[in-house]
Order: sequence, then structure tokens, then C-alpha cells
Amino acid sequence: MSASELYVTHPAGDNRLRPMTSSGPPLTRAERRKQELRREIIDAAFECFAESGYHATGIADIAKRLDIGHGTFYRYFQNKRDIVDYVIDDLVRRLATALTEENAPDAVSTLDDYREQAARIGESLTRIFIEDPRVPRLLLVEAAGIDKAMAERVLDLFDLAADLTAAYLSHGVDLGYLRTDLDIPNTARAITGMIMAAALTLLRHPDPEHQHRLSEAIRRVMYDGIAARDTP
Amino acid sequence: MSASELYVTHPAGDNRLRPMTSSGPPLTRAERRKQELRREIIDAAFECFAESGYHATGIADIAKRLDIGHGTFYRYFQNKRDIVDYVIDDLVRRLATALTEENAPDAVSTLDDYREQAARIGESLTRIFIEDPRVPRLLLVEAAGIDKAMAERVLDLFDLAADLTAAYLSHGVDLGYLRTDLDIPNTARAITGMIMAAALTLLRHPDPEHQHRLSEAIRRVMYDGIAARDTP
Amino acid sequence: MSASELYVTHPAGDNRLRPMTSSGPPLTRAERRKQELRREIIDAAFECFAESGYHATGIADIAKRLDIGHGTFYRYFQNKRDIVDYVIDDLVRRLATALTEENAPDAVSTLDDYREQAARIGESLTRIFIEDPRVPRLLLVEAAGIDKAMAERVLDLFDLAADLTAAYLSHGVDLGYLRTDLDIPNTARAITGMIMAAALTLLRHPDPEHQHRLSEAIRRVMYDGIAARDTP
Amino acid sequence: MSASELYVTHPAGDNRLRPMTSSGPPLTRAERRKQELRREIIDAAFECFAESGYHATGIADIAKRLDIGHGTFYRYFQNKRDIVDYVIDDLVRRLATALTEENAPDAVSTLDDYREQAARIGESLTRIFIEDPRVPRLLLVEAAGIDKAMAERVLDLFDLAADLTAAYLSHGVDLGYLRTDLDIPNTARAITGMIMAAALTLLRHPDPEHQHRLSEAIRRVMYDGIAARDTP
DNA sequence: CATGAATGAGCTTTCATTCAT
DNA sequence: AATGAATGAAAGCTCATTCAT
Repeated sequence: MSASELYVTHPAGDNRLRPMTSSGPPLTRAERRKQELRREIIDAAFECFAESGYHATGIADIAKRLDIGHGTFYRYFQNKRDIVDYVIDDLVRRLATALTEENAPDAVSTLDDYREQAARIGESLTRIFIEDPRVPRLLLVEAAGIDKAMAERVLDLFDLAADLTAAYLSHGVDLGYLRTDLDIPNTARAITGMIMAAALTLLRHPDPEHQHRLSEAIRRVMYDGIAARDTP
Repeated sequence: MSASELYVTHPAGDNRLRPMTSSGPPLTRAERRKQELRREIIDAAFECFAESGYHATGIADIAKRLDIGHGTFYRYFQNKRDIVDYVIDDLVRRLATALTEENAPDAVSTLDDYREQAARIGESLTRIFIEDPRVPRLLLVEAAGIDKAMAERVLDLFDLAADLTAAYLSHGVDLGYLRTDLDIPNTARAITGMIMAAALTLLRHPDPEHQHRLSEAIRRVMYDGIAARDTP
Repeated sequence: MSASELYVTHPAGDNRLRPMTSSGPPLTRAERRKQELRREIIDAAFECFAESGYHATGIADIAKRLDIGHGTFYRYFQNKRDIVDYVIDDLVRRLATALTEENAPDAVSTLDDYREQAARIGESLTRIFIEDPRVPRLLLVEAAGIDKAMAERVLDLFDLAADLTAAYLSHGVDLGYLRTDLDIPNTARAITGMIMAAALTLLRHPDPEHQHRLSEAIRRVMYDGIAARDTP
Repeated sequence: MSASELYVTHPAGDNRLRPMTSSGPPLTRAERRKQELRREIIDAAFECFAESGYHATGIADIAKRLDIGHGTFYRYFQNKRDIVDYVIDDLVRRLATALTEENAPDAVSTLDDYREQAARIGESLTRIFIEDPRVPRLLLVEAAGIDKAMAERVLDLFDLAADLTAAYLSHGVDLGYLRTDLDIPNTARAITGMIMAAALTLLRHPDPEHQHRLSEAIRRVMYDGIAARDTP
């Protein structure tokens, strides 16, 4: 799996929202309303799952949150299990967008640039997670326990995040501002682990100040460790 | 919470295994058999939970695995939820024993000692996880999704692990082989995150060779980052 | 508790039958059907409880009697215990209606009137009980053994019946056709006891003729006592 | 059924306690201990059933009360249902003894004697019921709801009590101090009903004073009726 | 198309009873 | 004879899913 697959994680990949620049056929009003409701159901499900957990959430809970009949749910999604994938898709897309936009791996060329970029990415993540702690809660706490398939998907996401990280490392090695002997994939995993730790910590201490210090500590561990020793 | 509390994680703490040197009251044969069956039920539950997940496991599944009536389960545990705590207790105790024995934080006094100790600990963990991947699977994948209380407990465990790590760092700072300006608690969290990453990776790649390289990468990140810059 | 509370015996008193003259909101067909099924479930439960007893009756038995899924039961009632209150409510209402209509305590003014009224009431009760002996069976035989709360309720009903009787006695004392030194509440209890005896007897001898003689005997005790009159 | 059958109510009638004057074979110490424990189990069962109800009582509850293993129960009684009959037997015997001793129907010959005797009997009953309200509670509240057979037995007891009462009435009619046109069986039922009412009332108002007034009211109804006497 | 009434598979839990020790 | 560990039938209840309206 590679970072380029970021947007294609769900088997039934044809239901995802089209980018706004899409030149598809113009939607009728009814169709638009349908898309909208679909979106709202996904959001409601996200909230329920993150707040009460997947197993403790009933279809009726999701429907009640939107004041729709719970039969309606089944006009938009196959079954309870089905919607989880869309909820996760959605989260991943939101995260990926926040992380990658204006932060392409090849946008930097010096260690200092890289440090700044990494700081920007860290801040983005922190902001998202602090703004809505249900995001990390669902991803790191609830999702994996849903069932075997979702556990696999969470592991996939971990791999994906590591791949993404690896792309940045790779670029740095190529340009020489990172250690040339870096074990890129494994170092990427290690770094991803530190990011996970930050997300978990945030669930207990949703304090920006605390989060800032943790980010700082992570970066301190990182740079000095992975930086090329050419700086005497 | 501190590392010293490692052995006291469950409220009903009266049924943990006695130390082997215990000179407790001599157990009758029936009592011994009871302890044994209790143990077997915990083990069977562990296996079921790790393999199928908590929610997909029925009491009947646990009982069937031992060829006992499912009513028997309720002679040993209050209810389905009750046993999870004992299963987790058990895992934590196994891990803690493996990690702390012969690896006290204050057993080392130089950076090289420390590196060796860290390598030993890493190897211990790796061995445990590779020998029985259900251990990391239950702790990192299944447990948090069981319910709110267990999610909290998993976060507690993360904190506990970080505290334990912090004890090692603290010792190193005191003795001067680690950076004096180290943000101990946060760095400990970061390191714990890398260990989690290793455990997760292992679920996908239960290959000792691969695991070895990952450990190596983690340590490379670590030492150079946290070591004092006494090498000009 | 007073006789006027006769119609308000159940805490969740909002679902009693509307008076037939009610001009409530027009019910849709679905709503009407729902009311109907609710009614049928109460009736089926009444039958099961009266015939087999509360504890020997399963939700499945009630459902089977109506050929509905047992899950449906739970759409109409919280749980097994819940429905009993409604069944009893229903019985009490049926009895109260039969007894009080056209038999207001203040509708008579002489002893002869009173005797006739008492005879009418006795006949009403007898008719109800003979038509469906499950009514006295449930009230006098099954109900009290259900649980503590229902036992209390049965005692409440006994008190209620005594209160109702007391109202008749009180009127008679006021108008002078009953003994002025009558201990109204306790005499009312005694009379209520005789009525209970009649209902119990009826379970064994559901013969109208027999019942008629018993009523007669009760009334003779009431009006004439048992002592021979020739002893001045 | 007649009053003379009072002592032979249970099918398995051979297990009852022998009268102390029995000239049976001398019991060994073990046999005596067995009889004793049997007795204690019956008493404990009585207490449990009266306090918690038959269905809410488990065999384990009875055993716990005596600090015996619950398996032991089954060495003395066939099953849970079995013991109820013995408990009821026991109660009936206690009541019958208290009522009949020194109160034989043919011990009186005038209305005044009869009144005194009736008062004595009433007081005996009241004393028993107030001393241990579990007796009326078990007989009137719990017993009938146990199962069909026990419901029948409760009705049998009612008949028995009525028969007993009838014996007194019959004697009075024969001797001329009671109305010669008395419908003896039905009047007996009516009177028995008033006694039941007294017992029920006592469960709510276990106050001797209150009970005394109720007895008085019952006797007034019996002897004088309720009608004003100014109508000759 | 939206609804929510109906359904029953499937789960947890209890407890009377048995029987080896 | 006493025990209490083991058992499994049986019950209550939930909730995802279907489908007639």
C-alpha cells in the first residue's frame, strides 16, 4: 500500500463524495437532498460511535439524532456494519486533506524547511484532534474493537500513515538532510507510533499547552536522531 | 499513578496469584482444582476474546473450549464483563514480570549499560509478542473497544507504561548519561508510542528478523536523540 | 385512599381506556390498530396469568396465544412485570364500572332500598365472577403471590373495596336506617370479607343457584345476625 | 372434607411429627437429630417463603439460613415444591391446635357461652397472627400463587375452616341458641370470610387495639346485624 | 420514498437438581 | 451423611433487519 492510495481505501469506493470540481451530471434537487441526508447520517453515526462505541450504538440512536425513522437508515446503507466503513473513510479523508495540503513531501529542501513543515503538520493534527477529540477516540479507541475486518483496516491505516511518513523521510534522505543510512520504513513506523502516542495523550489531557510540550518532545527525539551528523 | 502500582491495577485485587514462595494455608485438593479451573477459564476467555473479539464471544464459546457447562462459568465470575478485568490483569502481570525482572531502572549506570538494558527489554517484549500475538492483539486491538470503562483502563495502561519508561529516563538524567534538559514524562510517552508501533507492526509481520530491524530503528531514533551531546 | 380514587390506581395512569364519548384526537388507522393490539395483549396476558399463574406464564406463551412474535410484546410493555399492573387495572376498572353504575351510595334512603341495592350489587358481582371465573381467580388467588409490590396492591384493593363499602354504610347511618353505633370502617371490612368468601366459594362451585344461596346467607347475617330471635 | 380430617391434609401423611405421647420405637440419637434438622429446614423454609415469597426464594437461601450445604436439603425433601406442603401442614396444625383445644363445639350450651367461646377463638387467632404475621402472610398472600395444586389447597383450607365453623353453628342450631333457619354451610363461609378479612387487615395494621375493634365489629355483625333496631 | 411495527435469532443469566467426594 | 461443584433447561430481553403501508 502506498500513500497514493490514500483516497481509495474502501472496497465500495464509488460512493464517496465527488470533489467539488467534479464535472459529473448535474444533480436533481432530490438527488442533492439524498446526498445531503446520506452525509448527515454518516455524521450522526460518527458521533454515536465515538461517544458510545459501536456496539452500544443502535440504529435507532443514529436515526433519533436526525429525527428520521430508523427504517430510513436502510435506504442509505446496507446495514449497521456497512456504515462504519464510510465513517472511517470520511475521517481518513479529512485527516489526509488537512495533512497533505500545502505540505507535499517534496516542497522542502533543507532540514530547517523540514522542521518547519513537520511542525506545521503536527500543529494541524493537534488542532483537528483537540477541536474534536471524537476523531482520535473513534480511530484509536473504538474502531479496532468493532470486528476483525475493521481491526485489519485500523492496521492498514497505521501502515498508510507510516507510508506517508516514509515519503517525507525518503525525500529527506535523497536530498541529504536526513541520515543516509536511515531505515526508512521502520523509522517511519517509529515516528508514526509517537504520533499515536500524542493522540492518545490528548484524550486524557486535551490541553493545548500540554499538547505543545509533547509535540516538542517528540520533535526533539526525532531530529537529533534522524538528522545527518554532518553538522559538527 | 506510578510504576510502583503496576501490580495493583484491578479493584478486586484479592485474587491475584500468590508468589510461589507463599506459605499460605495449605489448599485442599478441591481448592486447588478450583484455582486451576478458574485459571483455565481466564485463559480460555483470553483466547476467545483475542481471537474473535469480546462482543463476538459468547459465554458458551468460552465454556465449550473447556468442555464445561456454561453455567459453571458463573460459579467463577460474576458475568461476562467481569472476567475481562481478570484477563487484562493477567496480561499486565505477565508483561510486568517479564519487563521488570532483572531490569530495574537503577541497575545501570552508563549509556552503554542502558543501551543493553533497553535492548534486553525490547527483546523480552518482542519474544512475548511473537510467541503469542494474541497478547498485543487483545491489549491494543480488542480491549479498548469493549466499553467505556475498559477504554479508560487501556489509557491507564498507556500511562502506566509511560510512567515505567519515565523511571528509566529519570535515572539516566540523574546519572548524566541522558540529556539533562529531557522533558521526561513527554519523552517517555513518545518512546512508549514507538513501542506500541512495534507491537502493532508485529501483528502484521510476526517475523523475528523484521522485528529486530524495527527495534534497531527505534533505538537509533532514541539514543542519538536523548543522549547527552558529550560527543562533540 | 378513598373510593373516589377507584379509577386512579396505577402510577402510569395515562393509558387507560378513554370514555366512549371521548372526543379525543381522531386516531389514524395505524393508531387504532395499535390500541387494539395493546388491548389484545393485555387480554391474552390476563388469560395466561389466570389460567397458568404469573410465574408459569412466559412471554412466549402470551405471544403464541395471539400469534405474534414475542418481540412484539416488548413494543407494548416494558417487561413481563409491567403488564401485570395493566391487567389488574383493567380488572379493577371493569369491576368498578359494574358496581358503581346506577348504584351510587346516596341513591337510596330506606333500609328496603338499601337491601335491594345490596342485592343488585351482589348479583352484578356474581354475574361477573360466574361469567369469567378467571377474574376472581386472578385477583384472589394469583395476584398476591406475584411479588411484594403486587401483594401490597392486592391489600390496597381490599382496602379500596372496604372504603367503597364504608361509603354505603356511612350513608345508611346518616339517614338512620343503619345502626348509629356502627363501627363503619371495621364493619365495612367484615362485609368485604364476606364478599371475598363468596368469590372464593364461586371458584369451587360456579353454580348460580349455589351462589344465590350464599348471597342470601350473607345478607341474612348482615341484617339479622345469626342468633335466635326468640331469646329476648 | 370434614373438620375431623384436619390433621390429615397431606398426601404423604407419614412424615408428620409423632405426638410426644407416641409409643413408637425409641429413636436413636442420629434419628432424633435427623428429625430435628428436618424440623429446622421446614421452619427456615417457612420464614423464607413468608418473607420473600416462594418464587423469590432459592434452595440456597433456605440452606444459608441454617448454615447447611444446599445439597443437604435434598436429603430431607424431594424438591423445592415438596417442602411447601410440609410448611403449610405445619401451619395448619399449629392453627388447628390453637383453635380447637379447649374450644370444642359441644363445650357450650347457651348463646352467652357461645359468644364467649367465639371471643376466645378470635383472640387466639389474633394472638397467633400478631405474634407472627408471617403466618397469615404465607397463608393468605403467598401460598395461593405458588402453583395450581397449592391454589387448590388454599381453597381446601378455606373449605376446611368453613366446615369447622359450621360445626359450631350446627351445635348452636341444635341447642336452639342460633337461628333454626340458618343456612349452616353458607353462613359458615360468610363468617370465615370475615375472619379472613381480619387476618388481611392485620397485615396492614398489626396493632392489637385496632384488631380488637375489628373483632368486636365482626361479632356485632354476627349477633346483631347492621340494621337499626328501632324498626321492630 | 419514508416510516415504524413486527419479527426472531441469539444472547446473558438463573437456579433447581444431581452426584462424586 | 453432608457437601457444594457442575450442569443445562429455560426464561427474559435486545436490536438489527424487513416490509407493508
